[in-house]
Order: sequence, then structure tokens, then C-alpha cells
Amino acid sequence: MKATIKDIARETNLSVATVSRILNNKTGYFSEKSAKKVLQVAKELGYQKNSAAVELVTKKSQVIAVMISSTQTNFANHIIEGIQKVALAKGLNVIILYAGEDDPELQKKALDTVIERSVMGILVIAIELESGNLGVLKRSGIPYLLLSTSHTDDADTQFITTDNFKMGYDATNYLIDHGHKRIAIVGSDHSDTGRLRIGGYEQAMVENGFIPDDDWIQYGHYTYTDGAKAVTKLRSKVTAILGSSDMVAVGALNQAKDNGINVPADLSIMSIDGTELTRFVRPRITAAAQPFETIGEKGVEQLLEKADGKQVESLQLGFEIVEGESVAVNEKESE
Amino acid sequence: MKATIKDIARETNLSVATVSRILNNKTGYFSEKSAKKVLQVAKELGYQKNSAAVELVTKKSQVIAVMISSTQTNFANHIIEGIQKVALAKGLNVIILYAGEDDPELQKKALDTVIERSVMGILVIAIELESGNLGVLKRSGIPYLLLSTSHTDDADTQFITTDNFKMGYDATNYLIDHGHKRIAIVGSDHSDTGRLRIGGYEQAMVENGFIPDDDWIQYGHYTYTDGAKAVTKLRSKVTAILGSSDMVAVGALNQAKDNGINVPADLSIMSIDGTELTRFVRPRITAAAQPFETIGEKGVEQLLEKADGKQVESLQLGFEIVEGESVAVNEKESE
DNA sequence: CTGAAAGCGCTTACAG
DNA sequence: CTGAAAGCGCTTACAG
Repeated sequence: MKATIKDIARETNLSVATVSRILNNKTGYFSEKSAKKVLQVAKELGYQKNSAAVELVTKKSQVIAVMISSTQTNFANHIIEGIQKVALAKGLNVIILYAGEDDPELQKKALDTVIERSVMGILVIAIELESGNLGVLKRSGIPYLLLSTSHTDDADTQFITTDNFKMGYDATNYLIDHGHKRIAIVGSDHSDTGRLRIGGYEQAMVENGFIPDDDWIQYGHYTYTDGAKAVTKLRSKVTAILGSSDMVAVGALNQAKDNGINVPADLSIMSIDGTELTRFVRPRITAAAQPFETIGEKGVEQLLEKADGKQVESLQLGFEIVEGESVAVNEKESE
Repeated sequence: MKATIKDIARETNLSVATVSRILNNKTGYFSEKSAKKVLQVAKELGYQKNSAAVELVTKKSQVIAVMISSTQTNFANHIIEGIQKVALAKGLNVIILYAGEDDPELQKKALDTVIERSVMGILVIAIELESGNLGVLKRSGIPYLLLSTSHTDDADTQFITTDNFKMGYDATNYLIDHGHKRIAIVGSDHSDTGRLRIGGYEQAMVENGFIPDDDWIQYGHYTYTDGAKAVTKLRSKVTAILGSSDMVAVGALNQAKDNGINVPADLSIMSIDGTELTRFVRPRITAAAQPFETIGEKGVEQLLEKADGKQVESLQLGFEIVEGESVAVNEKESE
């Protein structure tokens, strides 16, 4: 039988009101003496507050919900770590829900769960919400923010990402600086994220007078297989590949090895993400490394602002190029 | 303003009792006609039930809580996928909480959160609960199960793991069958899991007449660094290394490469876990592959049994050896 | 098939 | 500094 404040009230000969005040430390509304008694008895009884009751009466929750995709995104963990860190500091609880990335049904289910619980805010990580579901989210009135996805065509929806255009641009320029002219970008999809990365790539190419062949842009879904296929398809048409995720880059690296192509001597490979995966392979992959943990931290901070009724802006964070050994100077074609 | 059943009752000229029955589909307690009206109005009003209220009155929840370690365990995702799959089928919600592995404070916080919400069950993945915290969990009266950790000295606490002893035993025998005699096991800790794996290793060695040198058993915490360090330390004292996790094995593999040691020609490497990580590196690592998804599925099923008041047993699941290219026949010493 | 009523465990104006 | 009371949104015996 779980103890309630009623039990504590009985034991201490105080009212439930006073017990409640003491347990919530409403300073000034109780005496030191009562407090001591109550805390003592609460401990003896192993009292645990009932969140359902608290939330029902206060109509607000101390819970942040995080929705992540159930498919393998190897960076979600890092974002969550950032979220946890800030949440802990602010005394908030975090619950995580898996939702399929492309399955509107599963998205809806996760969303319903979260809305039923009237959490104080929702952070959506790397999920393209189906538009009906985005509508549900909006109408719920619960503050939300998209992390690591952009959705630029909707003014009400803020997001936090790394500067995708600049990552594409800078990474491509890094390869160009190493003497590469025939460069492919592999594994981006047709979402904003993908378009921006490709946009950055194109601008860098064009600024340097290189017009990409059609097949230098290989679309995909940021997967290992996208990278592997591209290598086989492109063969020696390019001297460098920019993978739009670490997974793409590793897929490309392994396929190259399996095809007897030497990385980086015959083919340079670079990636966008820069998770530990790039350190687990040999050669280590040079990457535009996103500040995932910061995305999570800023996410919570912005969400709290929104919950306070403040206007917040979408954020595009910076990044850095972390070098591995997967990019070589292109001797053959350098001037 | 969120709609409640009261609003629906007013609009439909029915009582809240009837509305509640219809919304919960208590067949037999309402007419088709009323049902149609209620459902219609509920939709119009965008009604979402308030879980806090439901849980307060029914005193039970439809939520399974999953506690995972915040440190990098690359297999937790797979277990969670299994959990999600079964939970979805049973109409349960899953919430995930991160808790530090070695930080009793963080464990306590996660535990409190979960107990406050009186979830229907708790699944603890790969966390060694500090004993005070285990006590808290027990006293809460909430059914729980440990996944991928064993805690054999406590009869009240059930767990689901892969057969750790047999994994150590079979993997070692696999290496012995390939002509290896000087074999190290690296990265196990002093928990039950670690002891069992090492126990299996020792038995296989001894049965084949090989007495392990002291330094062939390198303790650790299943980390990349454990693997890397062991390679440098052991040099050519052994011809094969059994990593107690994929991370250990990859660390060993990379350090070997960095030290100019050829895998598998000069050193064979094997691992326990068998996640996708073993497929991302070259050579692919031969591994005793745990059925993580099944662990998750069985976890939910057993938890539900427990919630029904049934007695459940701890489970030790089978596994299979998945071959890569990281183990070679040891020519030099084979008879 | 339907409704009135009690109650889940808590918080918080209001009054003293 | 303390208490009595109302009420959060829902479910469910009980009575009809």
C-alpha cells in the first residue's frame, strides 16, 4: 500500500494542506518544527508523490518528451545526451519515444501518447513529420521544436540544425583545396536538409568552375547502402566522394576496399556528421562534425523559452571539419 | 482550452458516465445511437483523454518504462526495437529513461521518476543497479526485469540474458578449432556477465589442455580503449583475442592496424555481441551474436506475466557465431 | 442502456 | 503558520 499525504497528515496530526506545502517546500508557509516531523514521517513511510495527481491538479508537467526515429540514426544518442544534461540541471524529466520515420501511423501513436500526458514540451529529433501529424502537434498547443530537421516552409515551426548549406559548401571546398575536381555527393534525400547540403556542394563546385555531371549527385537516405552502391556505380568517374552522413561514408569506404580501390590514394572520402563511427574505421574519415550535444542543449533551452510564451528563432549552428586520413591530395589532376 | 468528457456530455446531452463508457468501448453499456453522437462530437472537439486523470483513478498505467545507461552501449537500440514491437502489439506505451551506469544519483533520479508515475513495469537494460537503488525498485512493488545483466545472487530479481558462459566457451572453442592455443579474453568486468564469459573461456582452455597465463585475461569495461590497450600490452604473446564486446574488438583491430599487426594473419580477433559494428569494419569481425531484439521481446512478455502476478523465471537465450574475416587458421602452432 | 455520486491524490485560494 | 474545502478529469459500483 503506497503512502499518500493523507497518511502523513494523520501520523503528524497536521492537515494535508500543510503536508503538501512542506513537501513542496513553500517557504514561509510552515514552521520548522512541522517540517521536521513531516519529512521524518514521509521518509519512514517511503512516501513517493503521485505525479498523475500533481499533474491533474496543476495542469502542467515537468516532463519533456523526445521523439526519435526508430531507424538507425547513430547521432540521436548524442543529441539526447545534451538534452539530458540541461534537463537534469533544470529539474525536468525526460521521456523518449520511438516513432517510425516514414510511418505516419507510428508517428501518430507517439504523438497521441505525448499529448495525452500533456507534457510540457516536445523535441522531435530527425523525423520528417507527416503533415497531418504536424497539424496534430500544432493544435495540441504543446510547445515543440524540431532538432536536426528543418522545415523552412512553416513559420510557426522552429528548428535547430547545423548549417547544412555551409557543411556542404565547406566540405566540398576542403576537397577542392586538396586538388579534387570531380567530386560526388552521395546519400542526401530531397528534404530541406538534403537540398541544402547539395546546394552548398553545387555552389562550391560552380564557384571553382567545376560543373558537376548529373551522376555526381547520388540521392539516397543517408544509409550505408547508399554509399556502397555509389562507389560501384561511379567507379573512377570521380576522385572524391562526400557522404551525406557517416553511414554513407563508411558504406563507400568498405565497398571501395571490397572493390580493391585504395582509400585515400585512389579515392578520397569525406562525410557529414562526424560521429565516433568515423574514428572506428581505418582510414579515419575526415568529416564536417556536427555539434550534436549542443543541438540537444539548445533544444531544451529554446523549448523552455517557448513554454514561457517567448518567441524563439530557428537556429543554425556552426561545425568544424575534423580531419582523418581519408582525404589525399589529388596529384594526377592538380595544376 | 482542451475538451474534456464533460464538454462532450454537455454537447450530446448525455452523462459523463455514458461518455466515458463509449470512449472506452465498454460494449453492452451503451446504444449504437449514443455512441455515434459521442464519437462524432469527440472528434469535432479534438478530444484527447487526460492520462493523468485516468491513471489517478484506475491506479494503473499502460506504460512500460525502460531504463538504459547513458554511456555508449551500441546494442541497447536493438533491445528497444524488440520492446517496441511487442509493446505496440499489446497497446502499451514505452518511455525510455537514461540513467548513468555507475552514478547511483542518476539511477535514483530515473527510478524516482518512474515510480512517481507508477508505470506498469520497468525494464532495466544493461545497468548494474547500485544495491540501495535495487532496494528502492523492489519496495516500489512495480514489476521489473533486468535485460542483458544478470544478478544471480538475488532470487527475487529475474533477468534475461544471452548465455554468457556458453558464449565465452563457444567463442574460445571456435578459436581453438582454428589452431589457436594462446588466446586472450579482453574487456570483461567483474560483474556476473564478465565472470561468466571468462568462466566459459577458462573452461574451454582447460578442457583443451591450455593453461591461460595471467595476463591473457585482461579486465576492463567493454570499451574500445580496453581493446586498444590490450593489443599493445599483449603484443605477440597471444595469437588470438576474444573481445568481450564489439567495441573491445574494434579497438583491438584498429590498434593492431596502427601497430602494423596484420589481422587476421598475425592476430585473430573475435567478439561477443555481433552488432552492425562488426560489419562496418574490415576485416569484418567474427562474433558470438546475441539476439538483442529477442531479449527485448521476451522482456515485455515476461514483464506482463509478472504484472499478472505470475511467477517468471530468468531466461538465458541462445546465440550464434557469425563469421567475418577476422579469424585465420593459426598455421605456426597447429599440429 | 443511462445517470448521480463517490473518489483517486494532490494543490491552492480563502479565511483565520 | 494552519486548516477546511473545492476542484483537476476521469472511472465505476450502484440503482434504476
